Amino acid sequence: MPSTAEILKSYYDALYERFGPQHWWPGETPFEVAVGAVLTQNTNWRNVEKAIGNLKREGLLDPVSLHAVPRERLAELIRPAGYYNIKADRLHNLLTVIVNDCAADVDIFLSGAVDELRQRLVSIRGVGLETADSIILYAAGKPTFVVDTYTFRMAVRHGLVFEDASYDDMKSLFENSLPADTQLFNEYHALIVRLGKEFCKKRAVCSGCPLEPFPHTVEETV
DNA sequence: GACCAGGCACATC
DNA sequence: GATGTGCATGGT
Repeated sequence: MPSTAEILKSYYDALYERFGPQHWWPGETPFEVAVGAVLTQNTNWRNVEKAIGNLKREGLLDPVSLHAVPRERLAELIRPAGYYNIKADRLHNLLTVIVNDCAADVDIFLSGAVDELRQRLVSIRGVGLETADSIILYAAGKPTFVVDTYTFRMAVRHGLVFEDASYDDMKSLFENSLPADTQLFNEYHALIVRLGKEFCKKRAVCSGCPLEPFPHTVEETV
């Protein structure tokens, strides 16, 4: 019987072979990645691109400028990304920390050990576990595994975890079985999202999934 | 028109 | 601690 590590490695290989490199995160700077991480909460990336495009067009895609934008104006600019009132507040909370606590220096904001940085991020109202991990991995370039709705779907449907697994259960599953490699975590998460977009819809049964179709029995699920 | 999308905080039990 | 709900645009 294959170990969890062997299964996860074979899944990665199968996904990479099927889809190739995903070139994540599609943002030009760490700051843009962090902004995108908030805007993409429960939202299609295409809508986020429109919102980020608005910010770029207005020349506001830097911490000081964006922090100075009035709430109503900010909400209007990010409107295409949905939940615009809530996200305007969440973005502003994030920007306040960068500007006031880190001298508007994104490198300082993203500095420190992974665990310490994660604590700092999740203490910001509007930054949850997934958003924090996305910022750590894709903006700071530090190895933390990002778990999202597709990761849950994939892992449950392939018998890797029980349905009631927590976020950190899922995170541990991957981190305990894979080397702490930023590029590997980057590509793996992006590939899972790609898989989800094509085969793993919310209600629909995954049809044509390139991964093993039957649940595995793993020696330990979390 | 229904369904879905790269979550999170908060209320209530 | 678990469960339910509001938040919202835009593509398929």
